[in-house]
Amino acid sequence: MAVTDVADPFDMSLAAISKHLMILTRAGLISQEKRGRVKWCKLEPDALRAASVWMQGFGQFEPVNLDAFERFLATELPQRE
Amino acid sequence: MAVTDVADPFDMSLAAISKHLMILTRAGLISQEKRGRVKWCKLEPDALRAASVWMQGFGQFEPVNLDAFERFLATELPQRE
DNA sequence: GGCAAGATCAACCGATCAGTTGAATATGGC
DNA sequence: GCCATATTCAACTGATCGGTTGATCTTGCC
Repeated sequence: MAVTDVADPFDMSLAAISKHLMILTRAGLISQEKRGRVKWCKLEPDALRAASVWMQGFGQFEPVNLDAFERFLATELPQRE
Repeated sequence: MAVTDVADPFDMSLAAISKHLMILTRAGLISQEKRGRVKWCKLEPDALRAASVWMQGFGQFEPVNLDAFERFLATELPQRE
């Protein structure tokens, strides 16, 4: 999805969208690849996995069984390319 | 844990801590109970569960199988009072 | 080659944040 | 009853946020 495509549904300037995409890229939530004059943006589906795992452990005295959790994720969640 | 206990490790004013705890309470992450002049704060361990589930679904085309995920949580994570 | 499209840059501005301070209130200990 | 403790309140301040605008640069189309 190009930057202008991302911007299209929003009622705000292209410069503001560009700023947000820069932040999302730095955070690792999306990645950007320039081809010609167009910058293509791609979601990074696994970007929030670590945060999700951490949140599972929130308030627990024993840490989450991470191995079991990862196995669960591998079997229950569809694989993506 | 009392408000002053929470504040103790931090190098900032009690008023600032009080503000933060108010926000955390409004967000549902902790709950507060006043007994006498002391306000007791308690973590709400399940507060981030919904967010964690949502994050698991981040970037997936098919939504997370929530029933399976909940069953996983029930068996793998220790129950707390 | 000129013009348009795609995108970012730099400067700006109003709003909000995140802390402090001193005052105030409520409660408990002696 | 006085003093201390626990906690919040209100006002304030500097920093940061989140947008805009106009300029600028790069690339592509005709």
